[in-house]
Amino acid sequence: MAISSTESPVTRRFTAKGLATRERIVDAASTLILEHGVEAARLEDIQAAAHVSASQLYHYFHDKGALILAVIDHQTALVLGTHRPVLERLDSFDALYEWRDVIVDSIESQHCVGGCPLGSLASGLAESDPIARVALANSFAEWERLLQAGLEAMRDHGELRADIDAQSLAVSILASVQGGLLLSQTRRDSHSVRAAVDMAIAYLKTLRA
Amino acid sequence: MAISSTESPVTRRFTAKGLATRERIVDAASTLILEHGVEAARLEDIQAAAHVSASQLYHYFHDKGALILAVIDHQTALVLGTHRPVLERLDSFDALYEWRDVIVDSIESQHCVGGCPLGSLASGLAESDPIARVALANSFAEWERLLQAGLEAMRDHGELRADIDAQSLAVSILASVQGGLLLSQTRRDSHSVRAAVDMAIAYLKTLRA
DNA sequence: CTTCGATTGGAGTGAATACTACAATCGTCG
DNA sequence: CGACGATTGTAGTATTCACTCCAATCGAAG
Repeated sequence: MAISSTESPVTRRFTAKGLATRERIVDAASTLILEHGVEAARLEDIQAAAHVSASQLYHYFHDKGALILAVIDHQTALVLGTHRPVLERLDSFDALYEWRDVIVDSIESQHCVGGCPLGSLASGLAESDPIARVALANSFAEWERLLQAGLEAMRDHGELRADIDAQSLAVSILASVQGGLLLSQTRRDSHSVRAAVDMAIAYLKTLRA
Repeated sequence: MAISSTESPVTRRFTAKGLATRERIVDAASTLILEHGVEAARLEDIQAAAHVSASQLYHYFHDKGALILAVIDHQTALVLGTHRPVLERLDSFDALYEWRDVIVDSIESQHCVGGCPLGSLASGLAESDPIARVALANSFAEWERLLQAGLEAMRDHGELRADIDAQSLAVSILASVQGGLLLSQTRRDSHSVRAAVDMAIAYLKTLRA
């Protein structure tokens, strides 16, 4: 743990079949890490779940740290891919509540197991893998940017006051989401996230134009 | 991991010297777990930090899971011990900001390493140790109760409206704290917690009587 | 078809680490 | 003092797990 290269160009030296295998490994690793935690996910189980041998895993990833970085990229793409279309259409409070529902539905669909993929990875890796920590900080920053842009859109739409601090609000709302998901994960009950996000939205309502 | 007994009566069959050794072990384990994460904390390092041998560690704890439960108890007592006196004197918004400062100062004093002791433990153990997960859920519940009582005191003091939902507010504010601390830990920058808690307090201000 | 790199299989290794066995010593209480 | 349990030290063991080796096979390009 706590190592691995930069691993920039993923699509290099691999055939289509190879890339499919690589993807299978990342998928399996993502699922197992979400279900059992970063450190508790054993490479052997990932191999079994992905139906690959050890040599394949090490053919596509230099070590476990590199695989984890790939999982971070994968989960970041998944999470942002889910939230981006919703946040890019933020023009009303109804849209905001739809966004909340996306979050609540998502954790309920997995019975509150795993919490937020990015939040769990961040908490599990922040003190043991500096590279992963920075990668996750970037993921959060991007998520925050989407949120901020959405709030600015609502402001420009006349739904929020002109003098709002969209950046601080975005940080704070993301914190509500992350904290709510952590509490829900710990309690195995989605009420906490729902309440947390609802409070954040209720606050935004006090900032209406 | 993921086992261990109920371990109710701590003060049983141990002399004062033994209890001191036990405490030394729990202290060392708490620090190392906070600094490196739950899973990354090795028993050997804990032994060295506490200046005890393996046999001593296993004399006082059945296994690593039992030690972790003791760490949870210890950190819960520390956190609640810090917050209780502040939250029990909540009678104004100034007091609320003092509480925020306690949180921000605390994470800044450790340069944002480790985040919230309870939050990190919860995230690291929720999917691998059911007993620990429940213990941490109880810790959060107690923390929430303190917060709720404080809000009710402010309400009774005429600082907040009579119709506030103190329970939902307490959950949401705790979520802001936890999420803010996670973001600050990931970014190594206390701005996130501060913004998150400030937003929660700003919302409370809109609920003034 | 041939070639050569990409891909895969399977068995294995070494290090890390949770946990144990057993005996020595301390210290408390009669 | 004497006894007996609490405490501690040393030296392990057993197992897990990340990672490696080497050869076999696939498959695309010429």
